[in-house]
Amino acid sequence: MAKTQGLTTREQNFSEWYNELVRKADMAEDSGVRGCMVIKPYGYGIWERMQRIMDDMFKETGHVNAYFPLFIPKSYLSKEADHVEGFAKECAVVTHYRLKADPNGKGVIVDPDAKLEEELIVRPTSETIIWSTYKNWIQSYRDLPLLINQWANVVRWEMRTRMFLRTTEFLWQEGHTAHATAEEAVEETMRMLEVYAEFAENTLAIPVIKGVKTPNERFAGALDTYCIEGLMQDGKALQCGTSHFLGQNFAKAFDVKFANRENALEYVWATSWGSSTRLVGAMVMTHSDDQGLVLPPVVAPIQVVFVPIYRNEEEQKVTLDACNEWAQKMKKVGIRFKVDTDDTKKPGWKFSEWEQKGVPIRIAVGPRDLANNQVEIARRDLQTKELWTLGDDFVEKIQTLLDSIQLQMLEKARAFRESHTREVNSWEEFKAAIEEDIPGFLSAHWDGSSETETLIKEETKATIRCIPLNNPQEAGVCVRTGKPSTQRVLFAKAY
RNA sequence: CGAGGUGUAGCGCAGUCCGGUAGCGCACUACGUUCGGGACGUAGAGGUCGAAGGUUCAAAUCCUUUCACCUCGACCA
Repeated sequence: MAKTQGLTTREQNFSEWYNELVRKADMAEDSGVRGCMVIKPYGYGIWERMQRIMDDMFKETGHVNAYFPLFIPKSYLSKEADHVEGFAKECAVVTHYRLKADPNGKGVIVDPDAKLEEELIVRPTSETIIWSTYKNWIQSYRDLPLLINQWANVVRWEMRTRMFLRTTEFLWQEGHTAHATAEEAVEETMRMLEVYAEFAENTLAIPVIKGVKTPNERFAGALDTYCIEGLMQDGKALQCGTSHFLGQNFAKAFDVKFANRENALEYVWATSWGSSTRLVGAMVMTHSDDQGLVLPPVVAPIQVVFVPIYRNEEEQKVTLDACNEWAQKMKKVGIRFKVDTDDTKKPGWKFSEWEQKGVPIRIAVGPRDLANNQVEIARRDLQTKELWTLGDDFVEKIQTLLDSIQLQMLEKARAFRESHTREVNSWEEFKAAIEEDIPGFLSAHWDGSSETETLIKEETKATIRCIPLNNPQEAGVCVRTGKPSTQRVLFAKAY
């Protein structure tokens, strides 16, 4: 793309805008390997921040990390009927274990003599391999609850891919827990949904709606799927995390029983929950502007960048010394900073570069400033600049500003979502709203049937994103069929 | 799998209709002037034009085949 298209109403332009941002911020690039991307150091740094914070939240809620195999024997996957049906269409399969030189002299070929007895599936998710392991780990109620998380890569052979939002291979975490009672498992499901919601809002500054999926959108093999849904700047919804109550489906499929206090054998109750590098995409699409990324300070790998301005060696030394002096003070309070000492780039270049990378605060330090004992503070989110006097409270003020940027970004995104969420009461209204440039969330009555949901999807591409938690009950008629309805649900076009 | 489109220097592209031996911008190298919002000048380096075959005195350009990638759709916790 020759120039930045900016936020436009057309889907294709938004898509180009998004790709351009990711590329210019130096986060990731297409690897050339079918639907897979290379996550570059800057993009990975953002993911690492997310990992660290989320992992702490998992630990605080009693979970531990473990690691299970990448390969899943085909037979494991077929043990839970709904699960295999849901994932069968998108699995990469390992059929051979050896290559050999091409007899025609053209590189290598798959050795036909090295066919696997049983094919291995590259995990699209790990329920099956984990439950086949849990069978050996669980005998008694004393072994429960089992609260395990793993950080891993998974592969889903989707037909259409997008950087971060849907890549063939992606990084994620998946939690898999086993419990003695249904109540406990449901409680865990809701606890982790809450963890995701807190993470999205407090760390990524993405306001989300917590809700439950309809049977149509439910995870393959789950009794209930809960989710957090965010709204992107083009008015499409994005699922930012899911938490599933799996009932006893996997326990039964993998024969995982425990002896209760009365010494009776029972199947265990399960949950699973996951979130992925898709969150990086969600953050980009929620906050960025035409100048590039806008990172919430909590996730930004660099929170403050110092740009020294100078014309000669003497000025270079003076401004760099000043930058380093204040940077060291910031280090003491844990602010993540960078002093841009690159002598081959001019200040104007650096300003643009760090804007594209979304660094929340830029501090420009030139001889003119130092003469006045001040520096120029530029906020990435609002694109404003002001002069601050240097003093004992300077670092403290920067920390306060970072906190305030974090909050304001969340509020700005929330205001956007509120202004793009509305109630619709007739089918004409619904169709008109969903066709708008920035459609957003539509709150509408639905008769509760899968058939109606499918019909609406076929006619408008809108799906039910979720039934919000604590949804107010209200008598009404289905927006599509006119049949009686007890509550409104949230519709949107989705990624 | 359907519909469009693109493959020419590291990146972005022109040249293809009408055949004549490859060009522009950015980036890169050197030197100088610059340096508070993506600097400028001069000089320089870099390409078997996606691949294979054919037509021709001559092919990036015409013909045939093929491969790859992109966008949209179908698909998608």
